[in-house]
Amino acid sequence: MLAKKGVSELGEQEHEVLRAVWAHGSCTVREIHERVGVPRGLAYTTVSTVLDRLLKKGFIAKDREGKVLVYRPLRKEHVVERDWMKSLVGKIFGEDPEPAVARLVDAVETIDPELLDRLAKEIENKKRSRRGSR
Amino acid sequence: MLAKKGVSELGEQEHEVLRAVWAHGSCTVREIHERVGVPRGLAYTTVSTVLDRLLKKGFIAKDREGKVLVYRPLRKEHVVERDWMKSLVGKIFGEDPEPAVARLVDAVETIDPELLDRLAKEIENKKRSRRGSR
DNA sequence: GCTCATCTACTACATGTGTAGTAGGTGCAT
DNA sequence: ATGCACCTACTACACATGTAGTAGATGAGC
Repeated sequence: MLAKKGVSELGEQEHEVLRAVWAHGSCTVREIHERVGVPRGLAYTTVSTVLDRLLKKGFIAKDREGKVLVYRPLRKEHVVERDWMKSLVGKIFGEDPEPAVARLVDAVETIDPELLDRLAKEIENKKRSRRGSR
Repeated sequence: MLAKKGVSELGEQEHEVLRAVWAHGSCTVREIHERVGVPRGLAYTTVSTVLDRLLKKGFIAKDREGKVLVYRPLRKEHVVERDWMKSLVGKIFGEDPEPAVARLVDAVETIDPELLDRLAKEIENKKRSRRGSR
């Protein structure tokens, strides 16, 4: 019984690299390596491999420009990030949502208390717009 | 360059099984299999393996009771769940917290709009208690 | 034209996790 | 006493992901 995840699951590093591609628009391995690889001590070829996997998974495309390959995003950032977020939030509330609520708030506060205010504000916005659209 | 995660990272299934152990207190493989394995179509031995890994990772202990092994939790649920939540929330806000806030709220609403209210209430509580303790 | 720096393509390996099979032990019912 | 049902321990395998090496292609400068 193989519980297959969606083909499009991304690992942490893959996600980071993909973000760099979005941030950069079209880019070469070298550029991504500078932005993501070097700071993390990753080999050039490591970044290249990750890019290749993103390609195989359909997140980016590559075009040859003379000697080098230029990668560019294929999927919309907001869509991918939305799905990524949904999967994380799904894990958070998966089992029993009730106890998760308090733990979530605790965790957010641990990371940065300011975020609680931001979050509260955002929820307010959301609720307002919900009321507005009804 | 091996980016080691903490030894105590748990996979999804492992986590589920661990939750069953907490819920059940002391328990045998059979019991966990009934609770978690059967509903998910997992083999008895699969559950046994997972339990064994939880044992090796130090999350549970086992005692022999005649013929069968009885597993019991070793770590406090609230501590493990707190860490689990922190790691998830860390992923959520990891990069750039700002855009994550709105996406988080969206995702929560998608899962269950009620949760937004619960969340808002919980944040209020938290902020109140923060004020109170100052 | 030749060499060097660089790039890509492919292969490789470790580890974590999900999943399950098999072998061997053991107690209960007959 | 013996076989069946059930238990545990160990092994195994697939796949995802992080990580990197190597070989061969290729363009730029001399």
